[in-house]
Amino acid sequence: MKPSVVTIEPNGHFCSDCAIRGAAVCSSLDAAELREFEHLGRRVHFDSGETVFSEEDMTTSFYNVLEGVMRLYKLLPDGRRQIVGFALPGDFLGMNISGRHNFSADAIGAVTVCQFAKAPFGRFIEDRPQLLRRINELAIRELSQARDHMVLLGRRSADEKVATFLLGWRERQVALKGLSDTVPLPMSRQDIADYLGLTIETVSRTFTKLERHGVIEIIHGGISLLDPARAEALAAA
Amino acid sequence: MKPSVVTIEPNGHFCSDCAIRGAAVCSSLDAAELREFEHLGRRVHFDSGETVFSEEDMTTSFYNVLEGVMRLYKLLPDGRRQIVGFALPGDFLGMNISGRHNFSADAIGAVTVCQFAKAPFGRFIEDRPQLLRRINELAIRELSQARDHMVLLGRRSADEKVATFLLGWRERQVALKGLSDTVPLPMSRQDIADYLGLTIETVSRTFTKLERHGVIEIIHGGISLLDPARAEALAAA
DNA sequence: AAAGCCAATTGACAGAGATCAAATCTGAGT
DNA sequence: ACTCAGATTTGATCTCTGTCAATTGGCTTT
Repeated sequence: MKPSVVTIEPNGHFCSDCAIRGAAVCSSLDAAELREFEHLGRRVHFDSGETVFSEEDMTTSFYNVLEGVMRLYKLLPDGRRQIVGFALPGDFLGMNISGRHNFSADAIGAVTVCQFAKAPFGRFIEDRPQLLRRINELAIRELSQARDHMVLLGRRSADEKVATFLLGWRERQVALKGLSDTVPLPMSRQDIADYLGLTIETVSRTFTKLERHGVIEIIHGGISLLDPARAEALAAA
Repeated sequence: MKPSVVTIEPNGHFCSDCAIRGAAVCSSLDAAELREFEHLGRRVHFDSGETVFSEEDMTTSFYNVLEGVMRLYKLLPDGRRQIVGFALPGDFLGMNISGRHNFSADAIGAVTVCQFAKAPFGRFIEDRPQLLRRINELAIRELSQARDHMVLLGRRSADEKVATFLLGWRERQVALKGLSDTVPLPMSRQDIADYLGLTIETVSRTFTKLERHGVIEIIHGGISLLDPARAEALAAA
């Protein structure tokens, strides 16, 4: 999928009524700073499947996800893909040291981001250690998640991987939209497979197995978690 | 392995003649700051196999590795282990947001660290955004490495894993001690297996296979890289 | 030098998950 | 409603890596 039409809205938005105002990097800014901040960012929309940035690209922007889901992934020369994470509203992307993104990102369904040009954003941070501290916090949180995922990839069985993924994904949905046992899965089976280090067939078979055992019900566009306790048991093992 | 005797040297050391002065977090400090900084840290030695900190411990200190090698790992309830990285001189440990370490660390061979109590270190950072920026840089670098390792764990074959590990480890030795085709491997085969998401038997067989094919020679306490080009080819694939 | 211990290697076999292939389902467009 | 393309599921088989077991090797202790 290559990027097609990208709509840049002519500054018709304000941080003060931004849905993720409290969750994102912005949470470290006071009202006055926020007003200055909102001139730096632009809302940009991406359609389903569009690439927001690629691994080899020079980093020219930072991104704050406002709406939708993105897959973050790395490719091997022969085409094998590892999804290193899914980005949801509130996630901050673009941190790096090499000057290049070290993974690619594309939209799963429609996505809105708040895009910041690198240079002015860097200048804005300069004399706001609060913001820097917030960014550091996010980086460290991601690092911790990355290590958890290494354990999953290196040491867990297919059943454990799938159960852990479903619970973890549900957890993020809960944080965003409140508690529900209906878990929407906007990403494809292939995406899930590439996230868990499995093949699409194994993911599909495992879903079916979980359904046969009454742990989940496979519904349109997601799953329904029938037996959270049993799922937890599978994931913990 | 549980911690045994830990020697705390009575302040007989100075940052100015520290071997890793330029590489570590300290590189962001000027001479005056460094003089203040050296009162915060203490050199602490650990013997081979001793645990420096455990996953569930509250974080009370930050650590700067001065000498030696540490394995950083997470355990599953049933004892399966995933090594999430090896720490070498210059590496900075202890960053977290939960207030707890999110992995355990123990010494592989003798280790010396520069240990900082959390509170005074935090206060020292407070009005030194330079240092914070440096720490952020280190976190982001680690994050990038973590993502690379996810690709290895999720999508590479045993041969590729081992070849990639040997080249990566050699790279770090080169950065530390200069170029050499003799690569010391202070960690056990089990450590390598737990780092690569393999079993000890598979690691051993792969080493033997690489030796049969003339890519490496297994020597005492490490390997000799006979055919770097072939190893690169295996790792890239 | 012999004994003992732990790490590493090697062998035989098994199994989880991959691969190859076909069938079924779903949704968009006509 | 019908067609077509892509996604998902299911089946049959294979293979890479894990498991279990035995052997070898190196180092320390006596």
